[in-house]
Amino acid sequence: MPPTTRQQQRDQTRKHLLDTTVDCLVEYGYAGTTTQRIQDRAGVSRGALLHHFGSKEQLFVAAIGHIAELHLEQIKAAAEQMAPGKQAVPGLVEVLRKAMSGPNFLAGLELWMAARTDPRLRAALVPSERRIGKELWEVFSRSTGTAGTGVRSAFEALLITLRGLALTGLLREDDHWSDEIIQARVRDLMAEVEATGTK
Amino acid sequence: MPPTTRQQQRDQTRKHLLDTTVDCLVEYGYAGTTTQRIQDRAGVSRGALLHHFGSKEQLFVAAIGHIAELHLEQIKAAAEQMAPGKQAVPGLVEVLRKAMSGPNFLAGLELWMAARTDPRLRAALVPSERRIGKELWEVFSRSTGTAGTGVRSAFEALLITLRGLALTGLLREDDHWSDEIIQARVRDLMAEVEATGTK
DNA sequence: TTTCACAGACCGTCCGGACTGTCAATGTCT
DNA sequence: AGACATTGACAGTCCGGACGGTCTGTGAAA
Repeated sequence: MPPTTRQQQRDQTRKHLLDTTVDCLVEYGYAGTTTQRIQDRAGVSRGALLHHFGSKEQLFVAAIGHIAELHLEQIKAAAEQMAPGKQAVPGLVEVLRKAMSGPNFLAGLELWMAARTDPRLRAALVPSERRIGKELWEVFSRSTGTAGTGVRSAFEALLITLRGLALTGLLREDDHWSDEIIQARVRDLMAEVEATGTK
Repeated sequence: MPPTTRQQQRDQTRKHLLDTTVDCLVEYGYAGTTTQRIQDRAGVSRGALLHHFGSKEQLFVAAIGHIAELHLEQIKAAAEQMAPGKQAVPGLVEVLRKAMSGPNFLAGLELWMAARTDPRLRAALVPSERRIGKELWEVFSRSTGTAGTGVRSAFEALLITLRGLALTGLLREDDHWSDEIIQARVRDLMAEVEATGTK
């Protein structure tokens, strides 16, 4: 049964278009993600797509926000279910690792690369990424009950390692170093958390 | 004075096209790098480009090899000028860091992302990257005189960190954590090298 | 009746690749 | 050594197709 009210219909179509955009970015990459592919795959007319997003650029800008929302939602939901304290570190790392290797992150990566040479995408992506970085740190800081610069540095090192790992994993599947490398970052992180003491 | 022999002419034009392709990848990104942009920028006719590279794909495949060559050349040249031994670690890291943040690496990154969803590019890029990884380790191993798995793991962690750092640096310029994070990897590396002993 | 979410035809532009033409370097034969 | 045929490095036009965006039509919700 289709939705009855206009608002429902509007919201549903909009969300469906954004989800489809993410799917296309994952499957075809940025260069291969055309508005026609998106509308066909979404089962929506050309008029519908351009009714919601006046241009391809606006669609991508909206997709950036959409992806950021999903990303934070996923991580926060998982982090809230964990018992707070220092022993939460390995679990939090695992949550981040999972979030930063799934399709959402992949779509974000495509837009990230595209934003390097596209000023409008960049203008939308930079503040979004800044917000994500800030909120991730807040989640980690709150869950572990720590706040020192040493912990912060180790946390940033983890994020950067996860990004590098995601990049490496795009073309390799048999990377037997990744587990070991992440464990090293977990050890660093726990040592710093330990040294910082309870907040 | 233009080159006289055909071989010289051929080699020169070919190299010029590959260099221009790298320039375009850096400036316009993969999606914005069209054959027309390349030919215009290279000051070469359409016929010339398709005479050397029968299709856009062949051009990119050749560019992958070209970039890998430049990358290894740059690193090896710098590594050879350093005094071998354990104290070479910080210098080697600096060499890698510089190589993995310059325009060559940027162009490679564009192709890397594109290869994720393009089987032919992937088929060309995967072995090329494997070779680079192998040769980089050989350079490091030879320069420091070490060969243990502990050192190898720390070295891989460094490479992955540098990739993550390059990715992060695309949209941020004021990343004040990067120096500190790299220093941490240098410390890990030197500790492992120290523990391994002379080869 | 009005509004609005959506449908779908249409247009100008640009892209990748095919094609034919041109001219200098090169091999060959005397 | 000189004449001549051949090769090959490039020039530049052309074409089918796809892309992003505009515009008008339509039917159900308000």
